[in-house]
Amino acid sequence: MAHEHDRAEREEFDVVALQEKWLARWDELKPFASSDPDDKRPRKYILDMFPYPSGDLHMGHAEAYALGDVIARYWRQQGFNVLHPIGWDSFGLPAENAAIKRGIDPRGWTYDNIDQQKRTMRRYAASFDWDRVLHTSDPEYYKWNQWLFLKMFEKGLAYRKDSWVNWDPVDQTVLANEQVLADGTSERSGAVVVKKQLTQWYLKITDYADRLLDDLNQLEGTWPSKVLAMQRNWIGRSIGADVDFVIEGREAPVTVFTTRPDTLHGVTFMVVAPDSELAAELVATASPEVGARFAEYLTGVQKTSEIDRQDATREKTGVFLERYAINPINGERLPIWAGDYVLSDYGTGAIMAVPAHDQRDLDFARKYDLPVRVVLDTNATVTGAIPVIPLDDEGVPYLPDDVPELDPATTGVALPGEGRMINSGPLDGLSKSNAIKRITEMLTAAGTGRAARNYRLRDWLISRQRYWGTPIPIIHGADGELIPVPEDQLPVLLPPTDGLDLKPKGSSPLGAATDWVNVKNPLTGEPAKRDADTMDTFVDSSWYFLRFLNPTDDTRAFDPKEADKWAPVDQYVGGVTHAILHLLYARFITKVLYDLGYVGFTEPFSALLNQGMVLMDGSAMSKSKGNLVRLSDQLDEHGVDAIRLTMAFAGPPEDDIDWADVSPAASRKFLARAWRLSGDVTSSPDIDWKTGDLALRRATHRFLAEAPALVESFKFNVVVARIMDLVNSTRKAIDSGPGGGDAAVREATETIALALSLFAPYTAEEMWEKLGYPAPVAQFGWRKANPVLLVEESVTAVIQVNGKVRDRLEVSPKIEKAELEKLAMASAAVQRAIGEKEIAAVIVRAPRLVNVALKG
RNA sequence: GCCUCUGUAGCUCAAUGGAAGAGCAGUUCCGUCCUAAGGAAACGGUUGGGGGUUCGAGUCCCUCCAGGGGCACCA
Repeated sequence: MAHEHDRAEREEFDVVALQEKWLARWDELKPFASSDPDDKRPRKYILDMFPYPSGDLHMGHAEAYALGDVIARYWRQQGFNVLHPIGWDSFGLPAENAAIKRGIDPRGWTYDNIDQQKRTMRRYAASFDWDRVLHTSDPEYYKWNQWLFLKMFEKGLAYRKDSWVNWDPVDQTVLANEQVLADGTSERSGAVVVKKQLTQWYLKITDYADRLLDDLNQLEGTWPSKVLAMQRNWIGRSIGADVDFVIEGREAPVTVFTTRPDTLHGVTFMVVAPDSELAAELVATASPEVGARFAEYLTGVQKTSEIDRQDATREKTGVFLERYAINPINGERLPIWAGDYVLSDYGTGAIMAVPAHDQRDLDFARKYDLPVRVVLDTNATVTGAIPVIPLDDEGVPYLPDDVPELDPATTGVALPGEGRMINSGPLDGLSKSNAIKRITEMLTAAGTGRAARNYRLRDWLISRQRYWGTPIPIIHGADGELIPVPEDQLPVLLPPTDGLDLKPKGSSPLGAATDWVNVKNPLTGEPAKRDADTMDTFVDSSWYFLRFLNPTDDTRAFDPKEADKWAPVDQYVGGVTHAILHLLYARFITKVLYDLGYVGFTEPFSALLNQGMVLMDGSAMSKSKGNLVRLSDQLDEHGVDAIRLTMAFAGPPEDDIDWADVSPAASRKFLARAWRLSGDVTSSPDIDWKTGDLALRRATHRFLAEAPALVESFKFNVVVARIMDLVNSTRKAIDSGPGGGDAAVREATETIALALSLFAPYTAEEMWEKLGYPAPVAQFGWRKANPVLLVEESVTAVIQVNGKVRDRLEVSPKIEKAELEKLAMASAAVQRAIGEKEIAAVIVRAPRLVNVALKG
């Protein structure tokens, strides 16, 4: 009979009908609107990284947006006015490449994809505020990119520089350092990046290096430590000293940066980057033979691909320039070499070589037979500044001179460690760190050096020689002067694609739009040309979170008052693929806006959650691998709620999900099981809850108490497991307990619906309606647990002897220590275990545990 | 090579230093004309290995092993 009932209702759990029904209701009631100025609720800004509109949403989006939505729905349920907007990062190469391939305008492709993704997001029940949508390719948006650029130009933070840049030969455009992968290929096209000398626009992110690094400390605990480590790594601050070396036959000294000024007495030669101006200059005044050798060498170096150049195991090469530098500390004459292991764009492009204590210098010295001098005895152990002579196995003191096998010149192994200074005149006997302090003081006093720091971070190259991006709002005068487009003439609109050849050819397609490029100099009225490059699309995404505050305001980029109210973002959600690029740039631009007085905070994202990737059989899904799972197919097959629940339940959000390991069918079965509970509840909403079955009430209230903390710490999988437990308990209460009319059964089922509304909103709404409520569950708040029900009537105390469980006692949770000890010692099982042995200690942790420790 | 994170049941994961647990899968049974849905029960563990701290360690410390990630000629 009961089973007949189940079967009939099972057929009613029609996901498709549910979805259609509730989408329409939500549209009408807008439970997720956030713009009412009179809203008194406290605010939360929950932001998902906005998508790039390539095709429809994929499984990765499905995970990200499911998790972000759980967080947004959670805070709304907790009584917050939640801002949860969405937009599209809609400028960029895929649109342009697709347009070229099909001979169409990138606009059509882009906006068609946006429409498709928007439909899928809505179907997916992502609770976005649809009144705040933005697209970065809209002139209304990129106008403010241009405004931002002009502000930075005024401040000297946007500048042009001629230098060697990363060139992507496939996409035919330059790339930022951050867009070149460790193997020397482009993160976009996969092509091997080559070096090309060009004049390009840069943003001066290096001015902010210290703040970008130091402010990471504020994010400790709320950002994944992995991301913090990657950012620190990327900024790569080194602390050391600049040391000036006089060059024979040259007016000005050459400054080198070193992290090891303590080893200054161990310098035996100097190396300059072969592609540096300094190398060229030194060679110019050397002998013709040297000039010829160097020219040949430089050609060879420049032919070396970026991949080979980055291979650390490659043998170092160099050429002697027959010039000499003078060591400022001891006047020694140092030969100057050009070597390809020295980079022209780090530090000053020249180094002091200390082969005894630096592996790279040692490799070079051994190859070219240059002297090696040890200045730090790394066998000595150092306590403070007092050197300790090391002892051998028999306790006899020895000096490193007695162990020639440790000589780096012989072993080929440099000594980078701690130790005691030797062969270093006034530094002798000092520890490494004290020697660094001392020598830096000495150099500073002598005016030949000073404390210094250096960064791995380089300025951000933002010029792109492509069409589908924000035009750079600069006009080039006839004499090369740079004239900002007056603010009231913004936006500089992209010209139409009619008659333009978008194919990559190494210079911007905009250059061919003659009517667009040729303008009058706004200052003199003389003929001038627009800058034809477009901006890196990472500029667009570096401040979009502020634009959501007033996405349609055409008088300013954003309203500082709204920024005070909502920003910074309370919770940012997105993939770890953006750990460096996007997050670093957004942090940088936020600090710039702070300095310009537009915002009152210096970090854009107070907390960050990185969701993992969705894999198939252990590897990333892709068409070429043939393991692509389409989201729309999954939604058709299992329903939206089952997919969302699967994403939340599969594991901790930051872990990858292997789609082969999870079971959306099982999720769907569970949802049907939960949903059936609401049909079996026979009481009405006004039932007196106090009358309900106590055990089930306790379980419900324990869940009510624990679930919020679990959601706030992103343990969504644990919350779902707890919901499953509660569903099972409720099922038991209905079938073999007090039955469907019991108040506790209603209370538990309502709690399940409230909890499921975060993960499976359609099912939860349907349950809520079946339970007799006319308004959507999305508008109901979370219930507070009743503390009385959280206190157990009795707990099981474990009685151990020497850590082994010997007895269990049911005791009051409020039992006194002495009372529990008395009960424990009275136990026959405990006395048996103690036997004749003497008691060493009795540890009592009331009310849960007693441990009797025995002697011997 | 350096830095980091993670190793708990077949799978995915829980467990303020205090009784090693849940969900899923698998097994058996009930149910059914058959299949599926549904229900019940039991099974499942050297907590990666070894050492240490502690009355007591999955948890803290050391070390080794195995995976993942990041950086890597940055002076």
